[in-house]
Amino acid sequence: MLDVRRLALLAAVVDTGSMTAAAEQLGYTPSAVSQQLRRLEVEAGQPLLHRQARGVRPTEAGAVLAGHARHVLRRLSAAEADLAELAGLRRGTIALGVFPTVASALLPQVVSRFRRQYPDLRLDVRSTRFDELVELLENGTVGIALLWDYAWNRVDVPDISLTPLLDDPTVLIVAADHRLARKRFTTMSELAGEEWIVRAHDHPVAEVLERSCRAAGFTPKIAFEANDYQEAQAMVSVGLGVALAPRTAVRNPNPDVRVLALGTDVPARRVLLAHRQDRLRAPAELAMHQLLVDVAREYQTKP
Amino acid sequence: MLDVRRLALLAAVVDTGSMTAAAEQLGYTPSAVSQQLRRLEVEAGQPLLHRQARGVRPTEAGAVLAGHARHVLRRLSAAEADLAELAGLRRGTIALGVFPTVASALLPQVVSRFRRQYPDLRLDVRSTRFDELVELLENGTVGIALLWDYAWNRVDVPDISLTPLLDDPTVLIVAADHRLARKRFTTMSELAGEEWIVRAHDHPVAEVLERSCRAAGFTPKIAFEANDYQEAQAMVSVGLGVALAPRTAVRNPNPDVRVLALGTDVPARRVLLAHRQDRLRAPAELAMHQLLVDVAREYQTKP
DNA sequence: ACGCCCATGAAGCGTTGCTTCACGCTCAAT
DNA sequence: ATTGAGCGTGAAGCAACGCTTCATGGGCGT
Repeated sequence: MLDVRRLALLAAVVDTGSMTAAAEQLGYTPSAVSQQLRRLEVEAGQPLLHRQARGVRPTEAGAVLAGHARHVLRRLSAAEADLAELAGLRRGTIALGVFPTVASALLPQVVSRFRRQYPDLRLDVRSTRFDELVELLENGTVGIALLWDYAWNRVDVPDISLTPLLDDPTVLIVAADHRLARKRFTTMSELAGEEWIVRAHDHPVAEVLERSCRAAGFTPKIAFEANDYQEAQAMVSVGLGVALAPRTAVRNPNPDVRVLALGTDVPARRVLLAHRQDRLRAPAELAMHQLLVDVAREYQTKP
Repeated sequence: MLDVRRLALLAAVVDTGSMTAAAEQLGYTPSAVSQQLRRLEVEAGQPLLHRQARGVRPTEAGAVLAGHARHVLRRLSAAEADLAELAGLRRGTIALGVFPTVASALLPQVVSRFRRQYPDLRLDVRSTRFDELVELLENGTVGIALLWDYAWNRVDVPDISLTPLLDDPTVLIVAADHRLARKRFTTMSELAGEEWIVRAHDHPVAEVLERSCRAAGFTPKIAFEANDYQEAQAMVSVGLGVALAPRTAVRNPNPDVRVLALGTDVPARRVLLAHRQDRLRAPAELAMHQLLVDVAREYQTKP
């Protein structure tokens, strides 16, 4: 393969008409240029320059080669420009993986701010289950994923770096006409007699309920298993029972229910930012990373 | 400037989907490929490949860069192909400088054979005076020039390499009704009483005449100075005198004159092939060089 | 005739890029 | 569960390459 640096030298020499001028332009000594061009001529098997008293002139082969060199150099510049655009966040794609509840709470803010701050970047959001999120992260389909865990079961995936974003406290949902509906705060021990709405029995919130009730000294009576938090709220609203939920899941509650804070003894869900720990990360990923940290902090302070 | 060899590596890796496969394809060890790609990533400031358990996959930046790489490689191949075409005499131009008398004698054969042998090469012929030929040769306008000289004034130009092509003996031109017209051969001593047609008095043939007559013991009487050999023949044909000429100049003589050979004591013109002694010569020049040597040899043996 | 500009050469030094050898990991077959 | 094949990666070392420095020679303009 022809050496492109030599070709660049040739093009400069042909343009300037002199080896010395080309050397100066490219920051070399004339000797280096002369040596490289000689090698290029040997490689080419034919002379590329006519040596004249005053500078040099390309031969036919030299002119042809210089023409190709210019094209190659242009293309290399374009490649560098593309890299610079990707690095400068004026181009590129960031794929973000999220789970449904955080999607509805945090994402509107994330998306709108991202659009404003990086109008040239493309943002792909995929919302799916926890385990698929990890998979997407591992095979590079998404650059960043939002995950969650609870204190008794911390997420730990090899080669995945985690940054806690926010604590998502567990709250109590009661019907608007519930005896506690006018309070802003309560504790588990107040709820010993309640019937409970949970999501699927294998859903983490069910375990939160189990543990909290056990800590408060009673066993919850499960009245209904809902498929999502909308359904859970609906059941609560008609007085079928009360429910626990991460606060982000009830940012905009059903008007017929009330949301009460619980003590810190009730486990909180933790939301984490996850990415593969590559030694080098795509600029767009770094940008999204920072943006998520910012949005989460603001969300935490003024919910 | 991005290193094209690294880009080639990247393209191969992206194509094959594996560093090892790319390494094998390009004759490197996997380790070398891995090291080079890592450097390229550092240069790019962002990851180019997603390392997976089974091979690798390009990131967005990697795909972009690989695309540019493919263009660059194509262009380099085209450049090499062009050089090969020039070297393989399937393309290119050869400029030949000649002087008028050899042009008419040797050139038809040269041109027709060149056309036949190298149909893809372009042939430029420039016919001009001796000193301008040297100039054209020195500044590269022509790659090969045909020159001539006489024994007493050998051509010698610095940095110009000379190859004798043929000896062009001096012949005698007489009118068809001249007393020697029926002979094929004569000597200068037979011509002591003649009147002479010469070309310009500073023309070399005038000096040939001077020297030959002096050697034969007489001084020529100049009857006319002609501008070219056609004019000289015309003057001879009407009996104004006899003339000397290089044989190649009267290949197709005027029907009203006769051409006689002279002894070897009359100086012969020497025709030479001249080229700049570059350490590397264009393939088309080498081809033309050889062709001229061949044509000259044949011309010499069966004129 | 002088100085200036240009291309070029030999020698030497620093960098680079490769190979070799070894390791850790994942997947699939036994 | 174990083994083996395939893949990427790392440290060390060696050879080649490309540059600089210093010096030479030729042609041009003042």
